[in-house]
Amino acid sequence: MNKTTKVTVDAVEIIHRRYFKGRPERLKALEEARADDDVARKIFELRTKAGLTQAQLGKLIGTTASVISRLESADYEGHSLAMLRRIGAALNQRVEIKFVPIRRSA
Amino acid sequence: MNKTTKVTVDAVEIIHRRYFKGRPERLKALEEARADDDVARKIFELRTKAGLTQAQLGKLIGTTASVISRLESADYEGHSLAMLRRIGAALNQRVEIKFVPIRRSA
DNA sequence: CAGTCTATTCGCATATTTGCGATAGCGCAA
DNA sequence: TTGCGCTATCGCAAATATGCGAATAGACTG
Repeated sequence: MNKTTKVTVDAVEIIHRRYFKGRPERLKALEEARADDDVARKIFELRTKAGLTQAQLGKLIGTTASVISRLESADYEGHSLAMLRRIGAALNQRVEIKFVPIRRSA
Repeated sequence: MNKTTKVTVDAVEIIHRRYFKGRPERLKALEEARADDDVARKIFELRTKAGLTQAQLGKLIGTTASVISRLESADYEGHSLAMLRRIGAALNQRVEIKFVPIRRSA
């Protein structure tokens, strides 16, 4: 491993220690942000793989491009199942929800 | 197979032919209703398996029993990802969203 | 029987999402 | 450069979810 990689890893470690160690509420916020980002990215992928623009997908589900853009924004937290299903229906996808256990400790 | 079973099967067949055959918009409504029912049941199972009453789960996520009851109602369509995550967080579950392709025709 | 626990439903205030036009930025091709 | 397509962001109205107390009903127990 070269020096650059080493430095980067250390930086991540330092940041982690400084902001997250022993502060579960920060970790929780991070996880939620990641989850939102995840949904946003899934919508983006579904749309682009279908070869559609935001305006086109918007039209398909009866709304506008700005709405799609908002849904694909990584820091948008307001996703509803209804909206996910509308998008899924337009792109022939079923929306599956699963609760999966989180293992305690680490 | 006994007579009762036979009759029931026939009835289902008749109903299906009468209301759904060749009417995709009805099938669609049915699928959506099923999906909502599914989420409602998942919440119910998660809660009961954790041995909690609606009031207890409500308290855990900072709301009341009536709200939980509404979420567990089969014909409620207003689920948000935010609420599902709150419930998941209280019960140590991560909420996973997946778009899965629907195969055409049948 | 009364009393308790649980769940459901109603009504309404508050909070949040959605709808949508307007605007701006960016990349690209003419 | 100009024009065009695509995306991001803003602002506000409208629609919808949430918060929560009250009333109701059923099951169960004393």
